[in-house]
Amino acid sequence: MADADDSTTLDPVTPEMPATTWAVLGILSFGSALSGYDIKRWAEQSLAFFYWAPSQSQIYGELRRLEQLDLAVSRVEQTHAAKSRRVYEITEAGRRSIRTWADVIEPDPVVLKHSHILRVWAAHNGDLDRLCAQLEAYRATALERAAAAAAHALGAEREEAWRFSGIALEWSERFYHDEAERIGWLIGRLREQQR
Amino acid sequence: MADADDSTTLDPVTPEMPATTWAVLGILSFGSALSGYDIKRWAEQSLAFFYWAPSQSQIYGELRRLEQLDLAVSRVEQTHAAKSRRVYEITEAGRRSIRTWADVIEPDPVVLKHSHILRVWAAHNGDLDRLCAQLEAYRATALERAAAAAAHALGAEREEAWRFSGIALEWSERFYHDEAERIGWLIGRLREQQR
DNA sequence: GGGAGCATGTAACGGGTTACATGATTGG
DNA sequence: CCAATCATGTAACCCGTTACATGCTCCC
Repeated sequence: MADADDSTTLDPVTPEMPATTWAVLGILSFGSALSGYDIKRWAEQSLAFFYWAPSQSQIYGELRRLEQLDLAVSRVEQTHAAKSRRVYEITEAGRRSIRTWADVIEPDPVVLKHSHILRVWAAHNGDLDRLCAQLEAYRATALERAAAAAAHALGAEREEAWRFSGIALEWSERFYHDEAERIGWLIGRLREQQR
Repeated sequence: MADADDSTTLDPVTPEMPATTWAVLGILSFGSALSGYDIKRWAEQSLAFFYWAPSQSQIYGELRRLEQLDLAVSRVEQTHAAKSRRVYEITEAGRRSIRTWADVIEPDPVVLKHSHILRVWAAHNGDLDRLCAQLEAYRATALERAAAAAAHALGAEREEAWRFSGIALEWSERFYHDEAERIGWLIGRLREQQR
């Protein structure tokens, strides 16, 4: 509100926080009031494809942190007679912070820990057939993930607010699809060594 | 030695260890006697492309752990008058353990933490042009990594012992090449949203 | 002489996980 | 009524990092 739509209005006092915290704030930045439980599920259906899925217990901690920094506010919703849940919403300060994050904070280096390629790298210690079978199984899961990402992407693109998260999911679909193809190539490459 | 070449001779008492420890043992499994310092550089030139590069300080800890478990032995090499270095070698027990690891221990789930896609996912909070510029820069580094992996792969494939690690590096080259292409696609996709 | 690389470690910290504890609601 | 799911948290633990400390050797 109050004349703030200039993109140079970047918050000068955005705290240094781990990417995890930004990710949780990012989920809130879509606008809904969400409980820790909701956030966990959102994370599993989008973040998990290209980032990671935080554990339940951590999310509650992050939410408390965000509230302490005034980047989010919470209130208790009475859902039933003897049952309640605490929902969180992003604040104006939170919006300013996340804009600073998006525009001026350097992205962390991309982390890839590919345990299957680690296995290939050390394949002289084990049995090649067993390794290829493991790779084949992994290839199948990659294809499943591609399909899951595609399904979620369709859901996201329907709503204007989820446009970009939909694009991230399209990227994920391509990623897992390419991954499956690369594993196919790898299996062929290993078999040709075997002869 | 002594009649052990049957692949069913799997060590029944292989300890549960984090993948990092296996990776260090894996480096030793190539046969050379190496110092912590050597291992760090090996890791940077191969492991780092598809797994990760452990910090200096951690490697020394892992080596001590391996020696305590009798999976490796160390001796002090006198390199100069007043200078020495401790080199580690894999033991027979270490070979048995790593074979068990390679063949029967389930690979950890693949970890991907893609900070740039996280940015895309939350792009409604920031400036699209800035984001595309960041992506373009990342695309360039991906291409550089592809080239670096290719160079190391060439070096590895010359020696018989490094055959599989060479294949892992070929995989890495493809990975970073595909990654660059996907980022190219992504930039196009974002630009088309912009209009 | 001085800087880059070789070489080995310690201490403190923190991010993130698993396991555990608790209890209400919903649906078969 | 029992299992699954909703819902929120605490405690312990450990992997891995950064920062720091130390000192040698090689080469310009």
